Amino acid sequence: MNAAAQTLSVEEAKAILKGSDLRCTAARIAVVQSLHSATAPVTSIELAELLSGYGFDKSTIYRSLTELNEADLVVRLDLGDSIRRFELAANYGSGLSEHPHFMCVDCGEVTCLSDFTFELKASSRKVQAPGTISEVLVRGHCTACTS
Amino acid sequence: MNAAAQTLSVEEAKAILKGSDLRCTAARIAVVQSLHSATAPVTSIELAELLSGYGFDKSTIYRSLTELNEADLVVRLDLGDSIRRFELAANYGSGLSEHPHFMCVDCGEVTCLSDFTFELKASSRKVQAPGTISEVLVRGHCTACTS
DNA sequence: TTCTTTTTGCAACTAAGTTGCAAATAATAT
DNA sequence: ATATTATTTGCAACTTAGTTGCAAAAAGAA
Repeated sequence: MNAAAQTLSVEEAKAILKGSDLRCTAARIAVVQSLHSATAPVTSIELAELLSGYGFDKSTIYRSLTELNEADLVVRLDLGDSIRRFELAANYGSGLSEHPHFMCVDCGEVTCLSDFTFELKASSRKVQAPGTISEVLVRGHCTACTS
Repeated sequence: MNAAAQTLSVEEAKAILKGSDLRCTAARIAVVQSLHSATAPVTSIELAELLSGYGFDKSTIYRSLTELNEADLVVRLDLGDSIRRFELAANYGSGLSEHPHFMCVDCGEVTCLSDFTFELKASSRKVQAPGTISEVLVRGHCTACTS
């Protein structure tokens, strides 16, 4: 994750923001660009620290993340270690095609299980589903930590 | 959850603690009894507040929970809302037969999916599993909040 | 440019949990 | 039953992640 590595141009970032009727502020553009260049979910802290190096206040970054999340432009992941992570929504606002995540309890690394699907199976006919599922998190020991 | 409702006697709680070579202190006994009488995972805060009403310090409760967890007597759940939850391990230390959990993103209620199993399915033959899975959390909208 | 609304930076605050340390307690030895 | 020793506790102070109020600054519209 690097704000300087602009794999997404300012114009592209602006277009994404305008598409959800959000004002194009420097902070939001930086957040969108940073998230775009990330290969794994980014923690709020990482992002706040990175972008405070560019002059943005941490409260602004937290607020931007919340706003972008409410506009369905970014997905907020609560992976259970008390630290929130964010990633750019797959289709910038469609809210669709999100994937499960895996977190290693040993090293803390988070990976996107983009190529996996999860299936909830009832052990008996009598039990009913708890509701509609929107996010799946799997925790365990990653291959690197196991070997 | 109620420390007064002793579905588990002091002697039984002591036996559980001794089984894992833990000293039988009032705090640990109260924690074991409280968790035993709970029907859903209990947050650290709930437990700390409940038991501080009986004179225990919150740091003692947090420490007890950590110790019992390290002894595999209780399971620590990180369900993603920055609040830790605990439940008595199914077989007091066996570490086996734990179940997935469901958390409603609307009302925050947590339910144990004791009667469900989860299956991770690779969408293609090429992708490999991320590691060994020890905990599954599903987040979504519960039936009560959807209807 | 001017105006109105939204956003930002700052500093102070909150919530959840942790830590150092002296005093208290549990298990053990006498 | 008492003394001994290692563990645990209570307290207060601290840490970390995130939030909030508010005046100043910036964005978009007229």
